[in-house]
Amino acid sequence: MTATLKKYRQLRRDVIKQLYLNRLLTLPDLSRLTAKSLPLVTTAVNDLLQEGYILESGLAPSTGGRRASTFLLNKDKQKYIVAVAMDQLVTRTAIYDLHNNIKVEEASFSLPLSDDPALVKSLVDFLKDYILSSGIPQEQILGVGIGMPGFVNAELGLNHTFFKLKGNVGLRDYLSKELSLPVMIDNDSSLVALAEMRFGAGKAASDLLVVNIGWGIGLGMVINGSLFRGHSGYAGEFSHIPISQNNKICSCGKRGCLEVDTSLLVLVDKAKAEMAKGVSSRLQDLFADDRKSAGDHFLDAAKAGDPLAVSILSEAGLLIGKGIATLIHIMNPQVIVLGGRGSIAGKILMAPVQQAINEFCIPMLAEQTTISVSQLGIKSELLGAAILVVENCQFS
Amino acid sequence: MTATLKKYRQLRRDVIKQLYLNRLLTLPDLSRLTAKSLPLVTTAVNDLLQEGYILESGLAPSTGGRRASTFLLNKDKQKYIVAVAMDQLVTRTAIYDLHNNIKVEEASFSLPLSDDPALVKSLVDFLKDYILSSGIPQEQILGVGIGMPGFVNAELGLNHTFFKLKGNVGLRDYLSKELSLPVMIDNDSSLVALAEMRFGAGKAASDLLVVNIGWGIGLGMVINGSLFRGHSGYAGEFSHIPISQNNKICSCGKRGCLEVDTSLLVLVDKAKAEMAKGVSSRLQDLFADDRKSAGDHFLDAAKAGDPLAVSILSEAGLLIGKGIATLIHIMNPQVIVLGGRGSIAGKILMAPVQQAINEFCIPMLAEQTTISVSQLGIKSELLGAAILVVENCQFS
DNA sequence: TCATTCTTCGTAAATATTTTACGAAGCGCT
DNA sequence: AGCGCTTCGTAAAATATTTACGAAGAATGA
Repeated sequence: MTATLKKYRQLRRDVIKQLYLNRLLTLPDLSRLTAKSLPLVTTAVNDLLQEGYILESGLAPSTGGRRASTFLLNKDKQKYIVAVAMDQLVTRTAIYDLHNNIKVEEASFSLPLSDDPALVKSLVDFLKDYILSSGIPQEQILGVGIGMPGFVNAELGLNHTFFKLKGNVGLRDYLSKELSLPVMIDNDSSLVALAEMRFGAGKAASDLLVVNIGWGIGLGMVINGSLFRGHSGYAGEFSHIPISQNNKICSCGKRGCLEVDTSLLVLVDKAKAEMAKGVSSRLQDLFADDRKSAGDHFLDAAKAGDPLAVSILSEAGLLIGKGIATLIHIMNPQVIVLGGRGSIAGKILMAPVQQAINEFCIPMLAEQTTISVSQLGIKSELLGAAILVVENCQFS
Repeated sequence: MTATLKKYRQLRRDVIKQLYLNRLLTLPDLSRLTAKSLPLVTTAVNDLLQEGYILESGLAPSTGGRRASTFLLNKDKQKYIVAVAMDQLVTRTAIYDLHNNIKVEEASFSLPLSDDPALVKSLVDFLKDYILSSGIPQEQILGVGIGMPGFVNAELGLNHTFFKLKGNVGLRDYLSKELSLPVMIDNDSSLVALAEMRFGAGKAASDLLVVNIGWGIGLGMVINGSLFRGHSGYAGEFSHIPISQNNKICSCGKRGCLEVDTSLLVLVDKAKAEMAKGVSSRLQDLFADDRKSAGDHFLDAAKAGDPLAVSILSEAGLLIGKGIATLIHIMNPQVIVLGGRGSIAGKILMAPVQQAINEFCIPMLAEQTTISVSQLGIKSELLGAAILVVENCQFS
């Protein structure tokens, strides 16, 4: 009785999850997607209909026989998700509904990550305030999803790099208690990959790698249709693979890391050094405007075709491409997406990446992998955080 | 009825497979391992008992309550597997029983891989002869498992590098027809990983990488407890990741491949060059003996502590270690095994590999991964070929 | 235009599987 | 030895899947 109920609740959650991911589905669709029999799914759908979670929405277009009824989530049964995306400097938030629309506009908050124990307090205060001022009642919030840099163990809800807490308390559980809401945390790049897998370039792919170009170069991996996080949750440390010829010491303490030549901070420094040598660029003016970070200005300039930014970015692209060639040899992925913040300048990056692949990849392998630029762009991390909640929350 | 029978046959196969892998199991064990209910497994086991496929073997040691009956495969119901392991030069075969004992001694056969269309014919003739002269009746042979270099698509039974056939015939299907036996083919490194996963160093691990040190450096990957072959079956092309500083052109046509500095052939050449310069080594004598390949002589000498071989191997080990550091950053595996032919000299390799990891890995990541030398050694490829058959064959 | 044939949907009945309940078997402690 | 506790494995009950089939509709062709 109890085990059965548990299974049935799981099925209901799966149905809602699939409707969240696919918007409009028929009973046979749901049966296939949840791997449950049609009669069982039918019962679950009928229950959900009666409770008002979902709505019937006419008949599906014919596929050659009797037309199937379609179902979608009921907008009136309002449920929302708090999505949080953190980077080294800034934390962004948004509140989504179950149709992936933004319910409460994005807010951002300067929160430079460090070892400071007071950091957690600032985060909690900001989130409390953000949720409160949204005016959405607690019971309509499904949960809070957070993407963050560092070594994150999503399963245990720990971040081994930032937000270390005293005692044996994990970050997730602490936040959950403080906010009185379910909280899920994950690595930023994993969430970018999750978003690309569900709603982006990797929608059709079961093996997908997302290169998350931000302050560092992250990597989110989808293997066999699910996120791969490695044995202890630290897979995808692409930034620090030994590949650069540069002798500079990386922030991680090693030499030769990919990051040393490709981090946005380094690219900005390179641009500044060139300008100091007298090279002229629109970056000179842009960097003066501190409403946006220098890195974002750099990406904007590259996108707009500024020769200095383009040339520096292209050089980095070659090395990123060499790293991607390594990935292709090891993983033989179906799709690689250039995603995250840097996808703004994705078109500029594509050329050198492709060039590096031509130079360093066995053609037979290279032609098995499609490389594309993310359409989701910088939204992907927030979206991924929202998906994380929907896929793991309990609903009713 | 038909779908039910299919499921039931699958369960019987799973039971046999688990008994093959674990030798002695109880009903609750089997229920857990096959993810089927105890009553169902009990019925299947009773049927298999009655048909003589398995035997009851007393009670299991107590775990605090009533002792469970144990079951094992019946040796008298004789079934055998033909295992074939190919490398660039030599093809080895052995016949195993379901207890992993070698029933028919290993045979080897010089078959240098090339584009020659006559190659398939030679292979077929050799296998036919080997099977015939073993004296084992056709119906007692479960199938033929073959591990081979090249771009192998195990699912479709194709090798895109060697043994290309005219028309639309795949290698596996062709061999199967010629030998009148089920045939399964896979990449050599995948099978080495399969063997390590089932009976070797990775028995307890669900995320396992096996670096197959042979004429090139292969990589077999186990992710979430099953072999990962990539989108088109070509994952693990570790040999050709761009990592070497060496400017020599690789056999694949690119520069910078790991293989350029680490292939056994290259190491042998380096040793010869050193000796030509007057360095003395026992290799001088060994290379003259052509009963074994120069590569094997080289590994033997290294194992025996020959300074020239050790120094050349150590140098290669550093680069392999750098490659392994890359793998650790990307995959965060639980276990990495140094396996295949080169594991004979595994102890010699461990030191430089560990050194490279210290130099190129973030400590936090490095400490999550255990690196060990294969105990199975060169047997692993044949064993893997046998496992491939047992795990995929139809039995009765 | 309309009947015929085909395909797919979704429910009802039949079949299979899992869950739960329970007696049997056995350890370990007093 | 007796009692409490745990695990095994079967029988009965509950649940899920498969199969069968009528209904709904599309495609075809007279």
